[in-house]
Amino acid sequence: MARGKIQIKRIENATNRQVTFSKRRNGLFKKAQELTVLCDAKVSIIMCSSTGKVQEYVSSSTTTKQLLDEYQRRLKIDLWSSQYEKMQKNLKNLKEVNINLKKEIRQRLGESLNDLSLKKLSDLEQDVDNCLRIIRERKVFIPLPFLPAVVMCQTSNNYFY
Amino acid sequence: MARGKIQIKRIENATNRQVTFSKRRNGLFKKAQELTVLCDAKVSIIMCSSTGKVQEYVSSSTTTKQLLDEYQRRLKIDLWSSQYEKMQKNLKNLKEVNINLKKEIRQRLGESLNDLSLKKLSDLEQDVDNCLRIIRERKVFIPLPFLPAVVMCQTSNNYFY
DNA sequence: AACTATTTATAAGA
DNA sequence: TTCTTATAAATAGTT
Repeated sequence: MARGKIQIKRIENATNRQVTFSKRRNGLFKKAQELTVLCDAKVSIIMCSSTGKVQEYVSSSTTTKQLLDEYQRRLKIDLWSSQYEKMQKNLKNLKEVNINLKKEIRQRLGESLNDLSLKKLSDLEQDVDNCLRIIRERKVFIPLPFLPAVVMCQTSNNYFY
Repeated sequence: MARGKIQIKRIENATNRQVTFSKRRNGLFKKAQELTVLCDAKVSIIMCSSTGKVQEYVSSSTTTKQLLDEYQRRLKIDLWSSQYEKMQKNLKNLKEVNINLKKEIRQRLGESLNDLSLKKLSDLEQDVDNCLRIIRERKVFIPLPFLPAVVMCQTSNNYFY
């Protein structure tokens, strides 16, 4: 573009390439900053040179993260969803499990019984009946204040010791 | 830069601003593409105009996501860690809820009663007793196969119709 | 890093 | 929006 036209193709000489990179990077950042001011726009430039160095520009009115968040919001994309997919599945799964557990608890409170078959209802009845018996057996031991757990297990085998 | 020098400050006329944005955006993208080829670099440009439109350029050798991943890797930063942390907290919370729900169910099965006070045990007894009554009432209606729910409400008022 | 001849970008106008 | 063109700005090659 000066002292002779150049072809737009990879500069083979590494030194020249580095020099041109440096000059043109500055030019690009300057243009980005002018665009930011003149047009009230927000610009983020990220570049990796062939040597692996990272350079970035971002309009002074914002941050790279802010602008990338806006970019994703406006395009309705989520570039990192795949990274979090496993966790999101995990979350979704756990939410479902918890909903089912809550439903089971409601059934053990006598609610949401509509969708239970006779068989399931009978099983539930047996569970609840059994539980009631255990609770009543247990209540016998409770009136003693601060009764240590050890005593309550006196009739069982010594598995817990 | 032509037909007269301009000051680098916000263009107040909206039409002029839009025209200038369009021209300079093309110029910036062209420069970015030349830099990409000449210097074997990878460039990502993301911009939001003041009207909220998103424009982007990315070197043909890569994608915006790839380049942003490399950017974060090289700078050893993680722009979205906070999002990830939020998710982890959420997950931790759900796990706790899950454990408590399971414990409650165990208690309603007559297990894990050790750490219940007499008061709580009595409350539980009442719940379970109540539930048993509801289940037994309900069982009366069940033997008829495919009994519609409507019939089960026959003694209530006509709120459901 | 500085210089400068030349190319390129672009502001204003059509 | 696109084209034109005078002029400003960028930069390739050189020092």
